[in-house]
Amino acid sequence: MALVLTSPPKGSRAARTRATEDRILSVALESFGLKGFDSVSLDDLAADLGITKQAILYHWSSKRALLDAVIDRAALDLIIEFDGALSEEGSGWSRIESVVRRIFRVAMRRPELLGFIREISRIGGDASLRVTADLDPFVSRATAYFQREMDEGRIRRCDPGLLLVSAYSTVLGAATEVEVLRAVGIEPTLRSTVVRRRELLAFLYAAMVAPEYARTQVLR
Amino acid sequence: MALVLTSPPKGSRAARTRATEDRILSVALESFGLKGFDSVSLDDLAADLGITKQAILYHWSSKRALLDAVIDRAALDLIIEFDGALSEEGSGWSRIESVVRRIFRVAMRRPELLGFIREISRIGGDASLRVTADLDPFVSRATAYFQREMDEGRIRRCDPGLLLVSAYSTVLGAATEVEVLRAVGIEPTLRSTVVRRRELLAFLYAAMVAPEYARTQVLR
DNA sequence: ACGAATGTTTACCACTTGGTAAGTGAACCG
DNA sequence: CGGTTCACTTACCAAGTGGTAAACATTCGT
Repeated sequence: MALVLTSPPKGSRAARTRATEDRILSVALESFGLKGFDSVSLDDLAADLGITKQAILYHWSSKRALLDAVIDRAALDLIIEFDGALSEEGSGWSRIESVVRRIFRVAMRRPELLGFIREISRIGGDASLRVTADLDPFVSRATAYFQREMDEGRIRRCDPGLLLVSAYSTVLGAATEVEVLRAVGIEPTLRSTVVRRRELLAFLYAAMVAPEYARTQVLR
Repeated sequence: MALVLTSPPKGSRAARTRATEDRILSVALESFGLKGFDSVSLDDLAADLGITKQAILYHWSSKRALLDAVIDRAALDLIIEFDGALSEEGSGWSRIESVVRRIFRVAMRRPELLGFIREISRIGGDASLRVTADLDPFVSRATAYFQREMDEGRIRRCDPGLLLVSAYSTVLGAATEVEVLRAVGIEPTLRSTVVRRRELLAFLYAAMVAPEYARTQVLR
């Protein structure tokens, strides 16, 4: 329950409304991602925001409608975080490496974001359909990129979709499965994260890069 | 809400009690794993079982106590499913392959089991400590096995714990992240699962097996 | 300046939640 | 056989749930 010192209203009414909705979405995304949708009541949310639950229900007609909005926001955030990496300079391994680094950065700075996607996928039903639809353009770009890299012989030829899933769940797991890491005796400190990322990159490198291309690269 | 035709009581009282508790644990594991702990009420559970919620609270003093029991049961099930694979014949890659095949089999037949472990990890706190403790002996065996394989030059040398996490989350992801698979255009049918498993094995093979050892093997 | 639209609160409601208390019928044991 | 224990039910309850209705304050358009 964060004490919110509501600074006196600033800006036009429309702007303040947008700001309020934004704040609600942020807090909701964080809570849903960390604790799960059903574990967070509208009252909890409202208390964190320093408003009443009815204020939330004014902007979205039901908790479920709020969830949809949070899904859209989460997908947007994800795309913003990752799409840049796909557009970056470099090619072949160096670009994949930069994507992995970025996912790790997100997992460290915003664990609730990746947790939320997991949570939604698990729930299934309309919610997952929505997130799937939201992320579709990004997924298309990523698979197309993999396809191109394969065509040019830089990464091992295989099904690009499955490669994406493998890489996705490997990275997401290594970045977020804190309890599993603890189980194998790895405390999730900052330093261990660096080590983990390095090991994971080696794992992915071996898994993805085509052997012929690997010989032309400087080994790390 | 499954209609349960409670067959007339059979066996000694002690046996029947054990059977009831067993049934409760099974249904609870399934529900918690598929829907999440907080999303399943004791009333839901009781309805599925065809008993009253107070019957559940007779065997465990609170919902939380029931969760602990379900955790123990899930860990036991997991160990039973996987430990056998580690004890099987064969060495090097063939043994890892058999473990992966087994995880896939479990993911297909009992998705709630893997889902439950995920759910518990996400909840954090005492619950994850418990599952961590329960699985510790198994984790030790697995890492020791990896260590041995590395020493004998059959798999790439790296941190065995991190390798276990990578392999774990890669396999678990490919096996369970149905929505993500759907997002990349892969419907989770039986046939696609076979393809997925083959591709994943290739991915893991490339990632894990030491190049020198690989040359001595028949490529698949 | 004033009524209307807008964002928020107070008050409330029906329903569900985990949990308690007391009762009931069958199985067990002397 | 007769009492006791056991597994379970019926009857509740206080707290919390998502959601509605109406009052209220502020800002907007005119």
